[in-house]
Amino acid sequence: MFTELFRHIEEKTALTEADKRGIPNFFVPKRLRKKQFLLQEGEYCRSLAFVARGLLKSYTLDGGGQEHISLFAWEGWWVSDFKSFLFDEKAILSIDALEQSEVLLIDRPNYERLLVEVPAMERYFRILYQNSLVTKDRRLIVSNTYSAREKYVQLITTYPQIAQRVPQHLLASFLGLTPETVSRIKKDIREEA
Amino acid sequence: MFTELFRHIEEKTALTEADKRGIPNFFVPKRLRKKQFLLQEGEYCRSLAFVARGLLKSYTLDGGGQEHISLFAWEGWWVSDFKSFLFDEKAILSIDALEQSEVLLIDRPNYERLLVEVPAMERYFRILYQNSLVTKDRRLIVSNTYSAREKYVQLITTYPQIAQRVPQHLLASFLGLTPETVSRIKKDIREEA
DNA sequence: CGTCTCGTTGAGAGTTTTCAATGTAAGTGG
DNA sequence: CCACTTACATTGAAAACTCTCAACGAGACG
Repeated sequence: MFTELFRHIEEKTALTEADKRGIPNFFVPKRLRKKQFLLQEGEYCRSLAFVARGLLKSYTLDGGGQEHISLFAWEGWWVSDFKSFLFDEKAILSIDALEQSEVLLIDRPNYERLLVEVPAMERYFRILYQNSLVTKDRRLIVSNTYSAREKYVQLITTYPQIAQRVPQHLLASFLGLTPETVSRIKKDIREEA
Repeated sequence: MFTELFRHIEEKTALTEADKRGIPNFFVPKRLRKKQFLLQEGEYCRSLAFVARGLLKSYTLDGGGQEHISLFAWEGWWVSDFKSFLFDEKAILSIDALEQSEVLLIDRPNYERLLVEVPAMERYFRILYQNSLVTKDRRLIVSNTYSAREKYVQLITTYPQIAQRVPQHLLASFLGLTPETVSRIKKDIREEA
């Protein structure tokens, strides 16, 4: 279970053998079946989750009960309602499993201890968040300036695997579009070729 | 010049006196006049900038030469083309001053040295980025799920000061809307009251 | 003044959504 | 294994929202 995590960390910063022995003690593994919730809107988010295997989605629900997906998290991604986790607020995000998944959970006390006791992890998270910011910045630009079609094209060229793993109407939700619009975009692209 | 920076850091983590003596050596102060560029699209972004005083905007230019503002940075904010800064790519962002401003610049070698030599700064940036992620996540949700009007209302309730400091057409650009749309939204709100 | 920047308003166009119907594939219980 | 339900994708037509283009007005600044 921790192989994936160590791999991910060591892409960013070096770990000693002592680090590797210590780190697992801060986490609790958890298996999720398809459709099982990791977090539900209104709860307090008590942990960060590292996805060791599988695929989850995090999303908000609007007035009409519609899902708006903010993130797909597969192997190597972290997922959580950060605001709820960090500031002890009620979660506005729900998170559930699209595939059978295995996650590593770390709660707030362990997270804070880990950061202090294992400096490599402070560094890891700094780099992780730093890179995430780059990605989110880009997504924000795309979201504010691209047409529906450009958004769709950008997504499938950035993550070509995603269409194989995620049904189209969930991609639509992620892009802030309706399923119908995505269907029509695909059709337009098809007919041009 | 460093008062503002220290205040900002100490909101997040403690600094020793030695830290405070050392930190300024990593930075170079710079004054910017109104409309002066800090970074122009296509250049390589060589530094992170901490805004000690003033107000800058960072933005992309689309095909038609239109600005799309991604960030307003006033006192206490960091601004940069992160992707360019971190990965030595050409910047897609331009950054210029809306008001006469004073910024503290740190280049890549100093940034990396600072993180290693002053652990409090590794921690500071981890927390800074962590909080920024919370904000960006929220902005992404707003951008994908809210109507033009809801976006505008959300912005001015989150940052009530912003309308005093930033002309309306720049708020529009920040929200991914046209100036006309924002003008009409304001009118609608006015007429309801 | 004259110019430039900024905001407002109107009319028409374009894009995306909504609503509704249909088709198809996949999973489930009998 | 079939019948049934559910989930997912496609298509059309009309509605809604936001943008574009154009004109006008007000204020700031040299």
